[in-house]
Amino acid sequence: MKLEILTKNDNLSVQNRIISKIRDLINYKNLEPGDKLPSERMLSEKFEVTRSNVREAIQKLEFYGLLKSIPQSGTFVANIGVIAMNGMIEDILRLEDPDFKSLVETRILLELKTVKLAALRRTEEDLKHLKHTLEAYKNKVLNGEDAVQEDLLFHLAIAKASGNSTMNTFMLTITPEIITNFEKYHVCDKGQATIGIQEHNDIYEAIKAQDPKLAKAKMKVHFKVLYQYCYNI
Amino acid sequence: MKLEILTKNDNLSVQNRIISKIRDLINYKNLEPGDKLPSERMLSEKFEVTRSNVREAIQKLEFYGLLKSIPQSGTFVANIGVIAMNGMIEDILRLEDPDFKSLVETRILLELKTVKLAALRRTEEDLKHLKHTLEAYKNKVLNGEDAVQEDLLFHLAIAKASGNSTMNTFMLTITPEIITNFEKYHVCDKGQATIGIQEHNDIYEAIKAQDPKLAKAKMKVHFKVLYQYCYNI
DNA sequence: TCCGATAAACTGGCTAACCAGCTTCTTATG
DNA sequence: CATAAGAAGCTGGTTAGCCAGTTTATCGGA
Repeated sequence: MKLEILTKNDNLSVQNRIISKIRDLINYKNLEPGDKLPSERMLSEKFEVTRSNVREAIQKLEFYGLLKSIPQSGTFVANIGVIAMNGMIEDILRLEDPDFKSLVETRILLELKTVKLAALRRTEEDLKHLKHTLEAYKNKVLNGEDAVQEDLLFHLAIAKASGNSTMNTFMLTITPEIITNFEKYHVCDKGQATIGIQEHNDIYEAIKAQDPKLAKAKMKVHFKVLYQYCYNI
Repeated sequence: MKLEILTKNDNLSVQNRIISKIRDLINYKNLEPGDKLPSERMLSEKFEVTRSNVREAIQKLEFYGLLKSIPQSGTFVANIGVIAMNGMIEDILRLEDPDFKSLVETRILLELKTVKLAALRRTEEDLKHLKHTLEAYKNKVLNGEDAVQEDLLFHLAIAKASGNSTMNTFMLTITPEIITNFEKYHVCDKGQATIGIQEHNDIYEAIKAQDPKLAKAKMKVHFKVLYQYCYNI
């Protein structure tokens, strides 16, 4: 296990080293937006790493929109200037793994918005989906079973109904980590679950009634425990 | 160009088809958290696709926390139950590319929070970094040059100072797309840039004074144009 | 029958070779 | 000398095969 972590860190540090070398290269050669980077083969030779490593690093920078690979042609500097390039690479290199508190804090922020947008924009189909996930949650809780997953699926349904694809994606990104941490730290216990049914119902009704303010208020009530976890501990 | 897009869509649809097949497999075989998936080779044979395609699909599901690959051992179902698994895969399959409006809407939401948190939590080092990016922006604008990048670097510096790693990551994710779209649609023109200096200054001073409410208010002023773009068009 | 040891098979990850298509240089023709 | 045609060489992407480590099966001793 320890070895696995070591190699993982090792890989990550290799990747970051390559990224910083690419940055240096861009600076040194004064590459401007649209200019072509040296080929992957040359970079791997120059940096004395495998081509796979170079590709990984390039793909990471491509994910953040800094580079653009075009098949059978080359890798190009994206349409953002040198300063932004340097600043963003600096940030990417310093990126930490998100801590749980920051996850929860972000989730609360996102959901207080998605629930408002959902109330404004929900279609009949959204409503049907919400109802469905709500019922699944109810049934699980009333059977005395653990319902963390159904809980979060309801919240994901809200995000979908918000009609904002970016927030929907972000919610999808953080949900798995939220689930595993909830189960690890036992943030939700059984007592809260039965209360949760009523709270979910209130949120659902507010969205159905297309009342954004009420929906947000009800969501705030629902997040009371989370608030405490986030700001009192 | 058209061909490239076609193959890209094709690849994506292949990947999604594999993902839905993996979901079916998990359901059919009643795989529970911790259970092992069939090997990549078997899956590629069974689905009649290349192993690369299978690996890509698995890596995507791993990104969303649904699977976990362990070297020389196998790919395992993550510690979330069947229901959440199904719901999330459904969502992932339906994920659309984010539209610009949803990006801006999300950015506004995030930044109104990060600026408050930055006012509360900023260290002296954060302040120094903010000042630095602020000066870079000023100089560029006063020289009559385009300063979209420096603008956003200032905002990224705020995200960093917020001390919330998740929000910082999200800001990093959407910034490149924001930049390219700004330049494409000419959301910011030169006239606003000079006003922007004062607005940036106000935000900086509020963060320096550790006044979260003022900081948020000043950010709102700064986003006035963006608001209009987001809600009036 | 049980248990430990050893080997064979299988795992995800990685590498080197190959592919189709774009670029660039050469060359032949007007 | 200009230009167009063609060939040679790069390009990122893909794939079959190899690797080290894990897992499972087999077998022998008690």
